[in-house]
Amino acid sequence: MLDLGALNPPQREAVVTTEGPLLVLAGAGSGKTRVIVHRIAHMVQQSVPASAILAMTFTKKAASEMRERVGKLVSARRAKELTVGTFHAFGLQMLRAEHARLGYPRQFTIADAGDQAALVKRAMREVKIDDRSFDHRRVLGLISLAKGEGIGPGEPIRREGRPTLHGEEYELVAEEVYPRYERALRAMAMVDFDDLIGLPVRLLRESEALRRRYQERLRYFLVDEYQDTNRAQLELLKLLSLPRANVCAVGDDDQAIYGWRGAEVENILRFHRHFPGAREVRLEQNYRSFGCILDCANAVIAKNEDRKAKALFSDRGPGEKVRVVACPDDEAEARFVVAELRASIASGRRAGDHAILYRTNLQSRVLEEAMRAEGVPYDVVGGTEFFDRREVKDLLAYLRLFVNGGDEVSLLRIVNFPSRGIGDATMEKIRHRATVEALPLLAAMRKAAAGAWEEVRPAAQRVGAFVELVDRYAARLAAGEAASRIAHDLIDEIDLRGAISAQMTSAEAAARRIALVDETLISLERFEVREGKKGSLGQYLAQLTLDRRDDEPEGPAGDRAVLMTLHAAKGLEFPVVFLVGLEEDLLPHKGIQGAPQDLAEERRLAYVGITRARERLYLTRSATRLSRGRPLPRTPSRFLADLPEHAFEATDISQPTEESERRSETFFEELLAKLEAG
DNA sequence: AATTCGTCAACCAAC
DNA sequence: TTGACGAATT
Repeated sequence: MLDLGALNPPQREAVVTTEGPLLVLAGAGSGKTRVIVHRIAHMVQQSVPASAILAMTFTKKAASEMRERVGKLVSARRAKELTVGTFHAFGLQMLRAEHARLGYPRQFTIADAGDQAALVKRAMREVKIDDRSFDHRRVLGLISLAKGEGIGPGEPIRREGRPTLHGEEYELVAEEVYPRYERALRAMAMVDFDDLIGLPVRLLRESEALRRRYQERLRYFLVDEYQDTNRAQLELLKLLSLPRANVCAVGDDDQAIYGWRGAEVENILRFHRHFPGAREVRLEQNYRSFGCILDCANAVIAKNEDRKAKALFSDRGPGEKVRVVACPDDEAEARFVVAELRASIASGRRAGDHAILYRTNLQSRVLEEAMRAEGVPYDVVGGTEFFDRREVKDLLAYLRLFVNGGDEVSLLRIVNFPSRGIGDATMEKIRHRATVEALPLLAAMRKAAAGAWEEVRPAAQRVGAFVELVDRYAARLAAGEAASRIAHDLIDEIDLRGAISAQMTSAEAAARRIALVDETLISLERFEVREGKKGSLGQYLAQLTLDRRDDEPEGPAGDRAVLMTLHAAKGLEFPVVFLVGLEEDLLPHKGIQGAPQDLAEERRLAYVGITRARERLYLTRSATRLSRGRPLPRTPSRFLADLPEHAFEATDISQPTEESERRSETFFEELLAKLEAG
């Protein structure tokens, strides 16, 4: 039942102010989710139909948690009627319903990061841009930023009043590449992440009837993590919600950590400009962390300018001091963390009470090794994820091709895997013919198989066999057969397991890779069971592309410590947190050459990390770190110097140990040996 | 034409 | 430590 008396005054105000625009500035650990959940429940109780409420969250996991918690306050049946999800998921749903207006086929697919990279690379080659002097990732980044700001292909990318991101040459290159990239997407019946927001914006802008239809259904809006929304997302929100303006934005400018992705803190700082007459509520009481942790957090963030000043306070008492630890090298750092973690578990905490946070994914490896060596159960969130593994991607590429025959990236990926004698030279010839005759690649292959072109005739039979295979499976899929069965048969027919073992040098490696394929099958089967009849393979693939976090294969859900990046830790909390690698150039991270680093954002990142801890916090660093095989001396992070004396205790175990001595000795011996040999 | 081998550079965060 | 690419090999 709903008890508003249990809330503090600002929280209550945020809950009961249901009409008109409202900005909730929610400091870390200030009971934000609780407020959101109560607010929705309260509205439903005030007889707002649940189906008229749209809540946007940052991740799918946050969405399901929100729905569940609302369900406990009202009824599960009511909670089901809510629309809760990410901006991208909402956009996808809208595109599914309205694809015809845009001239897209029903079976369009979403380009993942790999597809995007492939398309950008190809486009760069087309305009003869040397991909050694220009990094395709940066080019793609610029295109994505432009899309997020509503800049179309063919328009100048140059952003007014803002520094160039990687230098002007990059912007010129991106301007060249953008239209070609866009054309390639359309030709393949694909949309990218930014299109999931941008295309709905276009649709709503262009059709008043459509706008009215959505506005009749959706009348109340709630956006979580508002500080990380970009211009296109704001535009979508405005198109849906104005002029009614029943918009509640919840966020914290101090936790804005996605500037590099185009998120605009201005959205939160200028909320009242977009939604005139907005009220503002500040939640500053922290219910999460003990005083020392909070004091450290406040001290670190206080050095940022241009913030909506908040001072978090807690009545939980000072608690333990934050422990600042210096280690000799990254391996020792990992060993220290794992040793403390084990001691903590021995003293009664569960493994799942602990989180290890780091700035970059590469830092996870040493930590993982140490965890495994000591037998501590753990999960890694993000990073090189399961679905990014090559074997998994190969299998998924087949499935994607069956769903969308236009998906050339997938086609090229698997056309010769397992090896079937259709190499680059053959494909290049067919590609050329396809371009000349303006045919989709698969259609061109069909024609090549029929012997239409002299130069591909030697491979015609093999090409024919491949096309036949694709057609046969695509037909089965179209006929409504279960995707998992199709995948199963496919794996047998092409002997995927055999092909994988043939590639691997050791039997264990092969077994590991084959297990990945089996897990993919299981994941697909799970999806089919969960979604029943309405779950199509297309949806499964879309969901994977959109948010792969909560569908990873995992053991019996359970009690495991968790390793993740600071970005992935947003919104979470743990009794014990280890924040590792507090060193200059790592946290704060040194920007890539040419890209000015955003020190304020790095500071916010540190702040996010610190405020994840409830009871105990470790801040560790190493004096030396292995970088591409050799030890690199490190200096302590400037953020450590900001911590208030009373709130932490420092330990320095960075004197070289026997182990590290031995390691650097062998390193130099090997180096010497190599030099002598060479 | 396909596969394998060896060299070289990269490596920040993710819907 | 991985990956992408070009040269050498079958």
